[in-house]
Amino acid sequence: MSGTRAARGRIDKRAAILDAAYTVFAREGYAQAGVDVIAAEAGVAKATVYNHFGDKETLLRASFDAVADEALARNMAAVERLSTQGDLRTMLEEVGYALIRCYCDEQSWALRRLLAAELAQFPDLLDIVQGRVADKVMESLADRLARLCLAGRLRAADPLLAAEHLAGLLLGSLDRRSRSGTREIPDMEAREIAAAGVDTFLRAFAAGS
Amino acid sequence: MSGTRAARGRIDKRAAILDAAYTVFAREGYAQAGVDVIAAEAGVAKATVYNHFGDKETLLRASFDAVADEALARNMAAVERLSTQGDLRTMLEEVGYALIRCYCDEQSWALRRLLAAELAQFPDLLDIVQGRVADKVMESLADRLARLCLAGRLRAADPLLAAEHLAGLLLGSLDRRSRSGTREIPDMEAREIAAAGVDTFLRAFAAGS
Amino acid sequence: MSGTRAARGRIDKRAAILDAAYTVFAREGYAQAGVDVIAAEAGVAKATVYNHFGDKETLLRASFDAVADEALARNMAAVERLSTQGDLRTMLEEVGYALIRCYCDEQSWALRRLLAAELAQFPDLLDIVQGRVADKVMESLADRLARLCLAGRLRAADPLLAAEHLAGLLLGSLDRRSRSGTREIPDMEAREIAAAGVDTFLRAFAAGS
Amino acid sequence: MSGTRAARGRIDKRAAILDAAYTVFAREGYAQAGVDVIAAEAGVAKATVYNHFGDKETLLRASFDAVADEALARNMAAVERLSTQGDLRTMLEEVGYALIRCYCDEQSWALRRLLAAELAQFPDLLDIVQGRVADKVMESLADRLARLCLAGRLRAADPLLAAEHLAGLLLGSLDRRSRSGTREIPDMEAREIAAAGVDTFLRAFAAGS
DNA sequence: GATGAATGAGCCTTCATTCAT
DNA sequence: CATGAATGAAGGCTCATTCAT
Repeated sequence: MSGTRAARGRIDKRAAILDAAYTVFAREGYAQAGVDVIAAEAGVAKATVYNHFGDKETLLRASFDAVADEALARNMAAVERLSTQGDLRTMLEEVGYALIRCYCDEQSWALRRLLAAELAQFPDLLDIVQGRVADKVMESLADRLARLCLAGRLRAADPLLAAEHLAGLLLGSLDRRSRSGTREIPDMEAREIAAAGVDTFLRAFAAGS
Repeated sequence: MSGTRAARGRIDKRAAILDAAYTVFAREGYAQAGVDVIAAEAGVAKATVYNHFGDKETLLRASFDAVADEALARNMAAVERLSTQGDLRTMLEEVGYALIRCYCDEQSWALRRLLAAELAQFPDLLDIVQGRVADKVMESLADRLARLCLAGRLRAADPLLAAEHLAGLLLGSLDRRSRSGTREIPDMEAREIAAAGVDTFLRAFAAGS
Repeated sequence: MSGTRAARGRIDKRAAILDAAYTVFAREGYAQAGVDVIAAEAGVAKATVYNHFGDKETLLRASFDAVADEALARNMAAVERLSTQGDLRTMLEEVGYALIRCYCDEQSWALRRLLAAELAQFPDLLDIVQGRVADKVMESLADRLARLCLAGRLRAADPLLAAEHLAGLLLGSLDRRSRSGTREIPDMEAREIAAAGVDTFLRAFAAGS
Repeated sequence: MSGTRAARGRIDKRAAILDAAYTVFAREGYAQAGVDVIAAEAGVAKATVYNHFGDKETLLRASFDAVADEALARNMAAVERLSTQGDLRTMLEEVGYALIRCYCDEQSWALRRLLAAELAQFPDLLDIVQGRVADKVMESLADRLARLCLAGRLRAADPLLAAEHLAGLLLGSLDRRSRSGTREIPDMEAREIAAAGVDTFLRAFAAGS
C-alpha cells in the first residue's frame, strides 16, 4: 500500500510534468518555453524535471510521444466507424466530421505547430508524428475504402489515392478556414465541410456513377 | 553620384539583411536564430541590423512581407493560366502542377514552418500569410472556376467550395508525401498527383457528367 | 553473528566510501568531484554517503586523515632506517631514495594537490598534512642526524637545519623533474638524484672535511 | 586621441578582468570562483568577460599567462644579479634572498596552488608554469653557476645539478616554514635561510675546499 | 541504516539590445 | 549611418543535501 502510494506519486509527477510540458510547449513554443515554467506548472522543482527526462529535448520528445499516441487513437477510432453496412453517405459524413474534429482539436494544432517549428532542429520528430500517426491513419482509411470497393459500394482504382483525396477534400480547407487553428470552427460549419467534401468524393467515387 | 552610390549601398545592405534574415530564420527557426548570425550572413555588423529594423520581431515581419509577396506572385501566376479556352483537363493539370510546385518550394515550406512556429507569439503574421496570400489565391482560383462554369465547362454550385476542393485534392497529400517538406517530390510524382487530383475533380465537377 | 556481519558490512561500506572518495577527489579535485560519483564508485547510494559523513567537507577531511596517516607511516619507516651504524653514504642514499619514492608516490602527489587546492577554503587541512606529517618527518630526520653528529659521523651545528637541507637536496628538484607528478620518475633517475643529493650533503656535512 | 581613449578603455577593461580573475581564482579556487564575482571585482558586466575571453577556462589560462610572465621576469632579474665579480658569498646570499622572496610572493603561492588544483583538468597549464618559468629560471641559474666555475670560483661537475641543489637548499624548507604560504616569512628569517643555504652550498661547491 | 526521489540554490553561458566612436 | 564594445536579463543544467520509505 505504502509502496503503491510512493510509486503512484512518482508516476503522478512524471505525468504531471508531461502534461505541463506539452501545455507550455504548445503555448510558447519549444525555444521560448522555460523549463522552470514547465516545472512550476507541473508543481515540481526544476531539478525534478531533469531527474525524469534528462534534458529539455528529451522532454519534448516524450511529450510528442504521448500526444501522438492520443491523436492516433482518436483518429483510428474515427476511421474505424467506416463499415460496409449502412448508408454510405451518412457514414462517410460522420467519419468525415469526426476526422475534422480530430484535426481541429487544439492539441492537434499544437502538435503540428510544434512539429513545424522544430523540424529543422529535431528532424526525427517527423517519424513520431507522420510515421506513427498520419501514415497509419491514411493506411487504415485506405483499407476501409478498399473494403467498400470490394463490397461494390465504391469504385476506386487505387484505394490509397482515394483515401488521400477524401482526406484532402475534408481537411484541405481547414488551415485557411480556422486561421491555422486560431479560430474555432463552429459545429455546423464542420458538418457542412464534411457534407460538401463527402458529396464531391461520392460524385467522383460512388459506384455506378 | 556618390549620393546615389551611397543610397544604393544602403539599399543593398537592407536587402542583404532581409535575405540573410529569411535564410537564417528558415534554417534555424525564429527563436534559435541569432541576430549576430544574421548579421554575419549579411556581412554587416550586428548594430547595423538594429539601425535598419529596430528589433528582431520587426525583422521577422519584414522577412515575412517580402517572402509572402513573392509567394503570392508565383501562386497568382499559376492560377492565372486557367482560361476558358483550350483543353480543360490539360489546363487544369498544368495549373495543378504549378500550384504543387509553389506549395513545395523550399521557401514556401519555410514560410509555413515559421508561421506555425511563431503563431502563438505573433498572431498577426497570419494576416500576412493567409490574408495576403492564401485567401487571395483561393479567391482567384474560385474566380477562374466560376468563369469556367459560366462558360459551361464546369458545373459547381459554389465556386469557392470547388476551389477549396481542387486545392485539397492537389495539395492535401503533399505534407505526408514530402514529409513536411523534408523530402523532395520528384517531378514525375508531382505530375501524377496533379493528374490524379484533376481526374477526381473533373469526375465530380465536369459539366455534363 | 548476523549482527557481526551487519557491523562488518557497515564498516566495509564506510571504508569503501573513504577509498572511493579519495580516488575521486584525487582524480577530479574536490570541487569537481561529485558526491554521486563517489557513491557510485563505492557502490552505495548517495544518501548513504551522507548517513556516514554528514557532508562533503567532512568526507574530504576523513580522506585526508586516512591518507595522511599512511603517508606518515611510510615516511617514518624510511627515516628510521638511518642508524649510527653501517656505511654512512650508503645508508643516506638508501634513506634518500626511500624518501624520494614516498614523495613521488601517486597518493602523495594527490594529497599535496588537494591540500593546495583547498587550502584557501579549509585552512585546517594544513594541520593534518604539515602538522601531522611533514613536521614529524622532519623532526625525526633531525633526530637521526643529531645522533649521527653525536656519533662523530656528521658535523652540523643545527640538526633541524641539516635535515631541511638534506630534504631540500633530495626532494627539491622533484617537482620540476616529475612535472608536478605528471611524469613517472624512473628508478635509475631516482637513485641518481639520491646519490647526488647525498653527495652534496656529505661534502657539506661529513665530519672531518 | 579619441581612438586612443577608446582603445585604452578596452585595454584597461581587459587588464582589469585579468587582474580580477587572478585575484578571485587565487582567493577561491578555479571551480569555486564565480564569473560574476570576477566581473564584479573588475567592474564590468559578466558578459564583457565572455566577450573578451570566451569562457572561464580561457580566462584561467590567460591569467596564468600573465602571472607566469611576471613571475619569470622577477626570477630572472634575481638570478641575473649573479656575476663573476664581487664577493661570492655575499652575492649568493643576495640572490638567494631574492629567490626566496620571489618564491614566497603571494602571487607565486597562488600560482602554484592553482596549478596543483587544476592540473588534473588542464594538464597544459604545466607547460605555462614549468616550461615557461621554472625551467628557464633553473637553466639561467645553471648558466651563471657554470660561468662561476669557469672563473674558478666554484667547482661543480654538472652546473644544472648544482643549480638544483642551490635551489633546493634555498627553497626546500619554505613550504613547511611558511605553512604553504599561509604564514608570512619575516625578513630576518628569509635572510637566515638564504645565509644557511648558501653556507651549505659553498661548503659543498666552493672552489679550493 | 540504506535507498530513490525530490529539492533549491547557483553557475556558466547566451543573446537581444544599446552606446560611444 | 556603420561599427565594436558593453550590458542585463534569462535560461539550461548541475549538485550538495534532505525526506519518506
